[in-house]
Amino acid sequence: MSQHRHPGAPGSAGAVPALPDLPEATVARLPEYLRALHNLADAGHETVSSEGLAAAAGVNSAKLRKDLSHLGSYGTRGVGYDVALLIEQIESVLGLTQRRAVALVGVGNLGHALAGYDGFASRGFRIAALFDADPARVGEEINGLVVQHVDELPRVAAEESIAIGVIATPAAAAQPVADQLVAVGVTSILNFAPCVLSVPEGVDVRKVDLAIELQILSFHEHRKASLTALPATGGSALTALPGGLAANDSQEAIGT
Amino acid sequence: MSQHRHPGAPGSAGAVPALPDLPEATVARLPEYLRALHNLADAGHETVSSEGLAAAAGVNSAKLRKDLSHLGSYGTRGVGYDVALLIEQIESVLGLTQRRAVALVGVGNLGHALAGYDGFASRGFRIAALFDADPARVGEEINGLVVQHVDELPRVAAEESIAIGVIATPAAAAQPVADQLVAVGVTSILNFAPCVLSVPEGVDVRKVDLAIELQILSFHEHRKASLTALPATGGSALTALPGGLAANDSQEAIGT
DNA sequence: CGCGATTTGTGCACCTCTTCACAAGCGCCT
DNA sequence: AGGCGCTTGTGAAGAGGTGCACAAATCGCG
Ligand SMILES: NC(=O)c1ccc[n+]([C@@H]2O[C@H](COP(=O)([O-])OP(=O)(O)OC[C@H]3O[C@@H](n4cnc5c(N)ncnc54)[C@H](O)[C@@H]3O)[C@@H](O)[C@H]2O)c1
Ligand SMILES: NC(=O)c1ccc[n+]([C@@H]2O[C@H](COP(=O)([O-])OP(=O)(O)OC[C@H]3O[C@@H](n4cnc5c(N)ncnc54)[C@H](O)[C@@H]3O)[C@@H](O)[C@H]2O)c1
Repeated sequence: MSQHRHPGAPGSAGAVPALPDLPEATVARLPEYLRALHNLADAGHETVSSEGLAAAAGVNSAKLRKDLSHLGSYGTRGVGYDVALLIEQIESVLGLTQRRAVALVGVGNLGHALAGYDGFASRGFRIAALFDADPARVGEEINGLVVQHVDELPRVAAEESIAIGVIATPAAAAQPVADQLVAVGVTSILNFAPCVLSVPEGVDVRKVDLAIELQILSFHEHRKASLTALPATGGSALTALPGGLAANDSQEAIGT
Repeated sequence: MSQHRHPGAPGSAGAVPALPDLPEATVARLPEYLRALHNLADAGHETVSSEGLAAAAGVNSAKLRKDLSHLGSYGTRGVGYDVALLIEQIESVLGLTQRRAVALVGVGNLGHALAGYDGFASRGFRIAALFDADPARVGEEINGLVVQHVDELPRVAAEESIAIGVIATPAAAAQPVADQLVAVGVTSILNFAPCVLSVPEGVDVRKVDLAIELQILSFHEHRKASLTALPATGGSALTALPGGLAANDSQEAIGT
């Protein structure tokens, strides 16, 4: 992704707000910690140990401690972390203290599901507008929002100060839509269309591609099948690994 | 994940399955290459250079070459890669030569969209069954498939030899559903519910969490805002960045 | 037949991320 | 007060991934 500039160089006066500048891998895990913390809070826990939180988030406890240490965390040795405080800290770092406005472009099959998803609202976002290019869809109301024509984007973007654009159009339309989003000042895009978007520097794009996820699973499925099918043939010196292999943290993966 | 071990280079027999044992990061990129290759093939290209394919897939060309070299690729120096051959190779490695059967559990808001998604079929998968626990939903027909009660899972799994399970139920139901899937022999799960699944060793779980993606974008949005706010120099110009323009890599990022 | 243009495959250095192991800090109990 | 068990925070080692730079291989052409 983008190259991060180090603040150190220029005479940056007094360091006031203290930009965290977290490792990318850590940033990707913070939302997971946050979700786990909310669950713990709902369950009445006031504090939690790194071990406990790590288990709830499905990661290694040492990794979790290091992640939290990066944001100058406030844990107490011998006790653990204050759940409420930690939630506050992480939300602050992730910029969730303000409820960011999200625009969804492409209200088809998938777009409908996204528009009706309450996980947006409950986790710090507000779907501010729905757009589609199909006149037949314009005017339709979903979850209290009316689908507008994509030509309205410039006007609405200004009114609602859209922070994030979500693309759920067919692949062929994704690049033009991305260009339109960028043109109205959107600097963060979540893309569900199976294609590579090219955007100017300073704009972040994240992609979700179902088929890719399935194909990765397919690879592992394939590998598992080969392993059980032909145990060590010939002089493969290595152990035959009877049952399972690897002992590891399943879950998640990659991401990291 | 996992510990792989393999003799590696020499003496790899002849025309045998020959387990690839690829780096996980490479596996995660192969589907992207595959998609780009299909586009190129449709456009009539017979060969493609690493540079060209890398651009189409949004990655660095050296990385792409290294990835392909891992699967003992058949490129021709001075020419490039044969598109059709490479497609065949990658599909073989990913185990896409057989059309794997996918079971979708939870036919609600999101499940409906997934059930109607043709990206499954066109990329090597077959939705073999739909399940839900709500009696009101059982019997509904979507895209030629009838929603069955989740209790039918054992029978159907045996009949259709389900390879991959997709969970699109509320978070509270995800773990029980995962357990049921594992119980009937499914060893690969794609989870859309925002929760950590615990599964026995040997079962792969991949997770897709929309809110997490948005929160990661939010972090970068937050950081970008702080950066432009601080640098007192001149106006709020976001252009005229230091360093060269760099053309990009953008896209994707992180780990995937 | 040899030469130059082109492109692959990879050694290497660098960087990020992960994980272990342990000292330091904290609260509690005696 | 002092000791004890528990937990954090982190140094250091290792594993894995990335990208440069270049030698080797191949094609086309004169
Ligand atoms: N349906 C799924 O489960 C699913 C899963 C993963 C990825 N996707 C991807 O998400 C995207 C949308 O999938 P879908 O099933 O909803 O498709 P869809 O055809 O049902 O919906 C696409 C919508 O985008 C609108 N659209 C087309 N061009 C537009 C433009 N230029 N501006 C604004 N809107 C435009 C169309 O009018 C339509 O309403 C596709 O790229 C698909 O590959 C879908
Ligand atoms: N809708 C979205 O856009 C979206 C996006 C990202 C993630 N998600 C997640 O996907 C999941 C599904 O979301 P949704 O909006 O479709 O919810 P939904 O409530 O519309 O659908 C859930 C479905 O699962 C069924 N179900 C419940 N328990 C079940 C069980 N034990 N076995 C089988 N089926 C069961 C319900 O009957 C219902 O039909 C949720 O976890 C949600 O957080 C949804």
